[in-house]
Amino acid sequence: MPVSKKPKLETVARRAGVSLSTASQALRGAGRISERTRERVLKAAGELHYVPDSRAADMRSGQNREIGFVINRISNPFNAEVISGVSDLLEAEGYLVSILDARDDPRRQQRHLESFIRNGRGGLLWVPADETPSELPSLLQAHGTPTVTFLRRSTAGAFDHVGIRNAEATQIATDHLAQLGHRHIAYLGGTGSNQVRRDRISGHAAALEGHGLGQPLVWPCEDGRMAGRDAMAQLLDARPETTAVMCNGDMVALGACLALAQAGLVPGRDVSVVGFDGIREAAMAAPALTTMEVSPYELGQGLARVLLERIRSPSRPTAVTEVSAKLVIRDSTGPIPG
Amino acid sequence: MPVSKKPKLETVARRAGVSLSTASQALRGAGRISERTRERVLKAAGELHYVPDSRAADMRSGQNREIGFVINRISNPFNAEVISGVSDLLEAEGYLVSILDARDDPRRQQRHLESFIRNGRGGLLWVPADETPSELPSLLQAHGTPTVTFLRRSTAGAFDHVGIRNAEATQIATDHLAQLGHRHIAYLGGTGSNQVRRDRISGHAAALEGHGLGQPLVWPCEDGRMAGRDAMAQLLDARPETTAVMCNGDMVALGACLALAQAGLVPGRDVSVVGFDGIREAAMAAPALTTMEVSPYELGQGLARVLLERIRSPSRPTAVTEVSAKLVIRDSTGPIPG
DNA sequence: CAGGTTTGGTATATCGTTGCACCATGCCCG
DNA sequence: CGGGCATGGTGCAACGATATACCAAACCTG
Repeated sequence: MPVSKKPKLETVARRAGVSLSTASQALRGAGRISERTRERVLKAAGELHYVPDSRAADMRSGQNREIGFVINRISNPFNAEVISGVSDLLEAEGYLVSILDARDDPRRQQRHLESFIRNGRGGLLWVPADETPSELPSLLQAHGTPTVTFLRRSTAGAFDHVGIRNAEATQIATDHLAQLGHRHIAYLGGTGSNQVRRDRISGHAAALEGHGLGQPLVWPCEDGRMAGRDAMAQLLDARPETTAVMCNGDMVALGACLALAQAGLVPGRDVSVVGFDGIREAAMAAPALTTMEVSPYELGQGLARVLLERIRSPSRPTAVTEVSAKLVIRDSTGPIPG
Repeated sequence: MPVSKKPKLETVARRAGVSLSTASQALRGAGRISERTRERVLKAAGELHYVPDSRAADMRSGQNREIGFVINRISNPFNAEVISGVSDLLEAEGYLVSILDARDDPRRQQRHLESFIRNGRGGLLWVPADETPSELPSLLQAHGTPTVTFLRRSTAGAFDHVGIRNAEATQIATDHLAQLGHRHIAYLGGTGSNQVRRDRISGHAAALEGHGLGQPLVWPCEDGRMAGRDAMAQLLDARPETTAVMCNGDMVALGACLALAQAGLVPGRDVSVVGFDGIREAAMAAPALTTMEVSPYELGQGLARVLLERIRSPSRPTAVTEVSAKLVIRDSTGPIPG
């Protein structure tokens, strides 16, 4: 394989017998260039496999149509669906979305964001890690990068934000369980003390209190099906009186259903399970999962729209968008047994 | 939020009272700068939240430490684990890995690769989509981008390649099933006619033939747990004599186990199931999955190493690395029932 | 103390584009 | 036929960094 040198605009221009400026304008369809010369330039560019170097172009024009999405964990199906929504919308507007997986590690997040700034991307979508040093937000601000935080808020007011009304959602869900007659409702999933989880637990607690059911029983676990399964198994063992669990996410809830099945119990009959997220698999699982649905794909599109608006009018005040989750009742919840 | 102007090297230099060149060298630790002035420069840079613009730097130096990973589908856990391996190794070497999800769509793939070239990345990892026009590989070649294809090969010899010995693997797995006494073994999963799947089916067929078991019964389905479950359910219905399935991936295999359980059958006792990939969940599932393990994380590291070598010596001949999958016997396979 | 070397720093060209000012034509029209 | 104005192009200075050649002063060294 010959190590071919990257063709540059100058090469194209020479081959077409025009000046640099003419070639540039012809390729971009800008300026006033006759149809005949434009075609000659396009032909030359095609023959040389010319692709403009956007680093140079962006540098000159001060533009950049590349968006970074720094996310906590791509293997999470919820996030994957959000990413689809984000990409579809932004790509339709001519942007490129590249994903940086921080894997919940603040140091990796730091590296990613710094590289991000270094490469002068056009915009940033960001799910801040739990322990984010406050130095990072100010770094982003100092560079004026159009930024929208997602799910977890960073410094208040610093950026646009798109999130979920977490407390409201878990309150509705727990209420649903209480109305079905459940008295022993546990909160399953999540670790650490991030804002999102705190809000969800507080909504859960509020609902419990509203029904005179005392303090919440919080049973933490990592996010994921297997972790949810194991945690649920332990919970069944430690607190056999439990007849319902409010889960921190659909994957945990699916894991919980798995644990129930393995214990010879039927989700929705013996023990009720509510998820959170509304991933596609929730609807297709057996039993189909009752969940607080936030429509991740559409949520991603909304997120993308907020970023576009920020890019288009950089100076307007930041806004917080919160979407409500919708209780979707399926087969994993039912009246208290007996 | 004040729209602050991005600080540039000149700002730093002025604040530190030195020239541009000095500031540049001080920040990079290059050239011969006294400790005292270096500290002054670093201090100025810190106060201004200065972050160098790598577009400009790369352009001048002809370097770029950003790697693109154009992948077929990030939601796949196998891919997620590969990405982890790739990122960990490359980040340790000072590169940034950004992921572009083509979602198995050739058009999206095309857009991603073109943006990739436009942005002059330092290297490319690429899982070519099934229907990749041959124009793309030559475009990449024309630009001399260090490229390694993964799993699916593009034009032979054009790029380094890292893949799996697919035929060998399915042959071993099917052999295992045949030796357990199974006579009716189906091949479950995959769609279309990509090279990987063809190889896997041909290895499967070879093993069947070796045991005098006739032609393969191929039952296609999308990749994913729910798709695997539904396909397996249909298969059970249409071909009740089936006692073993060789699956195109672990997720499909896990779905198949689900279908068996729902039909009141026990994987590994009534029907044997073999997966492919060796994702983490395979080991933790119940029953634990027998699978052809390729250790995705380590595979990703190997992939990254090949790319690094290509970047370091661009002119040496391209190489193909194929790793063998290892049969890991767990609980989802067992002797033929009765 | 002349001549060479080391030390610390600066001026300037350059990477590949785009934006803008400018310049030839040719053409219309009073 | 000369002034105004499209039309189609060109030339040059940016964008923000780095590499390289170069220079001034301080430091040996015989």
